[in-house]
Amino acid sequence: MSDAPIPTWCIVGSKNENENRGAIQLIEISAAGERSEPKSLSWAEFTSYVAECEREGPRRWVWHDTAARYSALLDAGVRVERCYDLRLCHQILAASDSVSAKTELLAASEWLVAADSADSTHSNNEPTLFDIEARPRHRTAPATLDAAMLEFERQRAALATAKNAARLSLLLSAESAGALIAAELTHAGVPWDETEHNRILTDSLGEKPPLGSKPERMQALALAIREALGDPLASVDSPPKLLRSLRAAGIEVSSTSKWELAEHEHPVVPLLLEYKRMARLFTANGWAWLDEWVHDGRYRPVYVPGGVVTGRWASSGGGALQIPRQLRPALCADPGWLLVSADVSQLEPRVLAAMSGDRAMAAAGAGKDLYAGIVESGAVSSRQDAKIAVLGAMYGSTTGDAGRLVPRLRLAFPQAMRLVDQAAAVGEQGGLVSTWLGRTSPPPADEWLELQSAASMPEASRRDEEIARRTAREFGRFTRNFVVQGTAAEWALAWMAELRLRLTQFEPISEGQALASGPVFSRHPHLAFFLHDEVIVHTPAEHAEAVSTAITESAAKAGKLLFGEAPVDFRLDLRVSERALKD
DNA sequence: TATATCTGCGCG
DNA sequence: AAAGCGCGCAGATATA
Repeated sequence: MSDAPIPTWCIVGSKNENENRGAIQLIEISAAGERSEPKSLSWAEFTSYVAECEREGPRRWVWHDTAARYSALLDAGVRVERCYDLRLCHQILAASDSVSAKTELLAASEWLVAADSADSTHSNNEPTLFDIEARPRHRTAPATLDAAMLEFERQRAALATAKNAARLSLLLSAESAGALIAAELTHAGVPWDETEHNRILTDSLGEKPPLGSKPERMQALALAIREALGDPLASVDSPPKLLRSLRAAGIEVSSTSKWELAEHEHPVVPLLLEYKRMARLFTANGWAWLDEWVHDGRYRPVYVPGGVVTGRWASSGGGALQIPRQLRPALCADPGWLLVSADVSQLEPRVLAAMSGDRAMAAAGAGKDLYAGIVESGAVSSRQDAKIAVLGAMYGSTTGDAGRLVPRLRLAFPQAMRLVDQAAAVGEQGGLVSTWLGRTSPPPADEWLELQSAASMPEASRRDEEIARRTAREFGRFTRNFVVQGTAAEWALAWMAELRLRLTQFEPISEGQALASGPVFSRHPHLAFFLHDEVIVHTPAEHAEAVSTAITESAAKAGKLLFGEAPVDFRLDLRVSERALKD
């Protein structure tokens, strides 16, 4: 065994069609393409086999769905270094407009469906009356080794026909690494100080109310609001009813949103704003959230890698990507451990500078705040204007301050602006655009295309034309932003993937200092939180310094991996602390 | 009665 | 300000 070449790929399937955690079958493929005989293993044999293989050297575990497969391995205390996620890679390859031969891939769309979603333990499968037409059951791919093998071959064949195969292959690796990271993030959890969270809630809302009722402070405020409106029956929680009460009280608003309310001078306004602030905290991240999502000092959100069309991660349950800044102090290292947080300053404009090869824009961000650099270049006169202009350029703003400022950016940074302007032009025509590594945007919906062609008919009305132009511009703004947001997501994946590998190389700390919870990360620095352009590493205090260095070096490495020697500097804002306080 | 859609607001 | 991108979630309301 020790002299045998380490396989490059290890295809993993279940013995039974619909079962993910029972007996396993696998086949190994060497770098030269030689295949082993299939092995059959019990689940327990499989976990120790994986652990043994990982000690031996790197190989890529190929499986249907990392979320299902790897979280089970982690629960068994086993980590892997690399994988290839057939579902996520299918998604990318099937959508790619640079893959020329993918008929078979498109026919195998069952690989887009998560392995868990057809879980037979979720046995409430009986179709309801409306199910038949309204919701065709999505079949997931069969879990067998044969099926995985066939899909893997389809994907390799498709990749081989891609114009940008090298980059696309990098994207498939990065996406798969992201899937591993997401599973590990959930496994490790975010160290969460429930006492601090409780304190924040109590400070802001008062004592925890009995189940089913609102905090007294909110009730009192609601009363004061009804009084100020002179409407004892006014509802504070129902927007339509509140709107009627506001208008009856002479406040001319068209919605009850806080930014519109803030424009009016009326005694009720500050009360309402305060109520809304409290209601938001109470319903979104109150005691109920704490009960549901935090256990044993760990908040375990569920991340969904590749869940956003652009390639960003989404989250499902727990609201990992929407934790309010107000609660950041509850994110707190365990005793003897520290948090190292890093966020990238102005990631998206820097990515734009790199991918467009705009040296002026790269220079504006070199070694400093990019917005300050843009001011220094003379394009605009204040940091605030620079920010509005840059965001406006990436989002496609045409009115207001942004509308005035973006043209100045177009003069100062023509290459960067040409890239986003062209992406927008393609989208307005209904075309496809791709990120730097080759993730392709989805085509416009059929209704969009119908709208456009209807508007070009001679009998089209003015109104038809207007609607068509508006939706065309909307789609253009989407494709404009897609290339930048999507490439930034790729950079972030590369950053985290590199960092993850570096973190595994730290010497484990001694048993005595280990964390009580979780076997896999109890003695190593590990990623604890991710939010588009920000990571938080939970680390034994003695490694904090070296972790900071690893984060910085990983950022530089990600830049090189994607953009080679492009002179773009990805600046980090780094902080080492016990609590992840922000600002 | 259960699901779909809308509103408002949190995050980048 | 929300003009201008991408999300998720809770609660209220609309719909089958």
